[in-house]
Amino acid sequence: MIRAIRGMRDLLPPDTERWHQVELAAREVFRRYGYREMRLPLLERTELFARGIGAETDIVAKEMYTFTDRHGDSVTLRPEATAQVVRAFLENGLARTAGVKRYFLIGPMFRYERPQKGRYRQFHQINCEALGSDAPELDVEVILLLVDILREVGLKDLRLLLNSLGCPVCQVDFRAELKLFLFDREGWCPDCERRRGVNALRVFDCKSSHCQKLLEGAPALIDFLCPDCARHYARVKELLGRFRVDFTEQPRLVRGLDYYTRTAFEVTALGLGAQDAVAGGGRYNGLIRELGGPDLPGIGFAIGQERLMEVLPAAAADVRRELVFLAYLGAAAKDRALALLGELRAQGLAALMDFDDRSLKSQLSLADRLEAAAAVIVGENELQEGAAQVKWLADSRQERLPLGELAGCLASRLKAHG
RNA sequence: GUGGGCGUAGCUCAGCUGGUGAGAGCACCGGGUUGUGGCCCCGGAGGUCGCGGGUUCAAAUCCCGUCGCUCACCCCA
Repeated sequence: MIRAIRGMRDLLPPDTERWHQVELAAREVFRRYGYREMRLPLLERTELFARGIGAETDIVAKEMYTFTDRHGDSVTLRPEATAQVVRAFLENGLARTAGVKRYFLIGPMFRYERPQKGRYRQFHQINCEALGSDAPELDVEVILLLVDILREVGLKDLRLLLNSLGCPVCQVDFRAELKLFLFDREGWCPDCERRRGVNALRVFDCKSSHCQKLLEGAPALIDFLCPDCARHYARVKELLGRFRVDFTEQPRLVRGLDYYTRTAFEVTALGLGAQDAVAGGGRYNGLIRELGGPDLPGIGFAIGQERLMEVLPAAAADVRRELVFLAYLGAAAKDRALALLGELRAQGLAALMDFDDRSLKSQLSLADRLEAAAAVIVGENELQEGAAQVKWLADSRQERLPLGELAGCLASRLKAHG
C-alpha cells in the first residue's frame, strides 16, 4: 500500500467541516478589522527565505523542503508566510499605496522536522500581516485581532505572553552583556554551550531546568531597551490594559526567526503537550528593507491551525443534518425520485439518494446513518396517489406530501426546524 | 539528527512465563416483514499477527535487524 508521506496528514470529514468553520470565523474577524486576503504560491525561490528568515535560524539551516527544479533553480516550499507576503507586497507595488497595509493569508506551510504532537511537516497557518506603521497602536490592534479570532472560535484558557526584543541598537549592548554572563558561568547543557557562542538569545529558550536555574540573575533584554523601544513597549502594555487584554510579561520570550524586533508575543494553551504555542508573532521592522524594499516597519502573527483545532472544544454531537434522503421502490419510482432529487437541490436543500436498487429497509438504514433529517419514500403507491411519504427520522413522524410541492414543503419545514 | 514507547481484522484492543483450528467490542454485509431506519436476536465476510532473519520439534508469543507510527529533545505554529 502506498502511504502518505511522513508528517503529512489527510484531513477528512467531519474534520474538514470544523476547519471550515474556524476559517469562516477568522475571515469574519479579519473583515471587521479591515484585513484582506492574499493567496500566494507554495513554492518560492530559496533565497527569499534564506534572506528573510535568517540563514542562521533552524528553519533555514535544517528544516526547509528545498530542491532544484528542472531548470536548476533552487526552490523551497514555504516554511512560513511573512517573508513571502513581503515579497508579494513589494513585487506588486503595494508599498506605494497609502496608509497601513493589512493582509491575511491562510494555507499550508512546510518544514522538514521530526513529527510529534502538534507538529507536522505540512501544517497550516492563519497569518496576519500589517505593513507600513511602527505605531504601538498597530501592535495592539494586531494582538486584539488575534485574541478576537481565538475567542470567536471558542478557545478557552488562552495565555498571552509578551516581550520586547528591542531594536538592533539595543540588542548590541544586550548581547554583549549577556555573553559576558553566559561565559562567566559553567555547567550549561551541550546545546546551550554551543548557543552561548552562536546565538546567545536562544539560551533563554532552553527547557532544561538546570540551564534555567543557571539563567537566574541573567540580564533581561527589557533593561537594555533604548528610550524609543522602551516607550513603544510601555505604550503597548498600557493599551492592552486599557482594552482589558490579560497578558504575562515573559522577558525570556525570544522568537526563532531573526527578523523580529520590538514587540514579540505568543499565545499558549493547555492540552497540547510540549508544543503548546497556538499562535506567535511580533514586529519585524527591518525585514522589508532586508528584502530589497523601502525601510517600512511591519508586524504580524501566525496561528497554528492544527494546534488550534486540537484544543477547541469538541463540536456538539448527535445533530441531525439538514439532509433529505430519497428512497425509491421500482424502476418507475427511481426515475421520479431522480427528478425529485434535482428539484430538491434546485430548491437549495441538501438531498441525495442511493442508485443501487436496495431494499427500502436498507435505504432507510442508509438515511439514518447519514443522519438525514428526513427520508422521502417513493414507490408504486406514491406514484399513483401523486404524494410521497415523508418520514422524519428524529421522531419517526410520517406525513404525505404532494409530489408536485415536495421541494417547497420540505424547504419550509426544514427551515422551521432550524 | 538523538532518545523512550508501540506495531495482531476497517477502528479500539485482548492474547505474548512459546504448544490444541488467531479472538472480543465497534463498524460492515445478510436474515428475523413480501414497502419502512435507530434497539434486540441469528448468521456471515474480514487478519501475510509491520517486514526480514535467527533460536526451537513448535513463535503472534523469545533474540537480532529493518521499516513504520507515536511521544520527547532541538526548534517552532
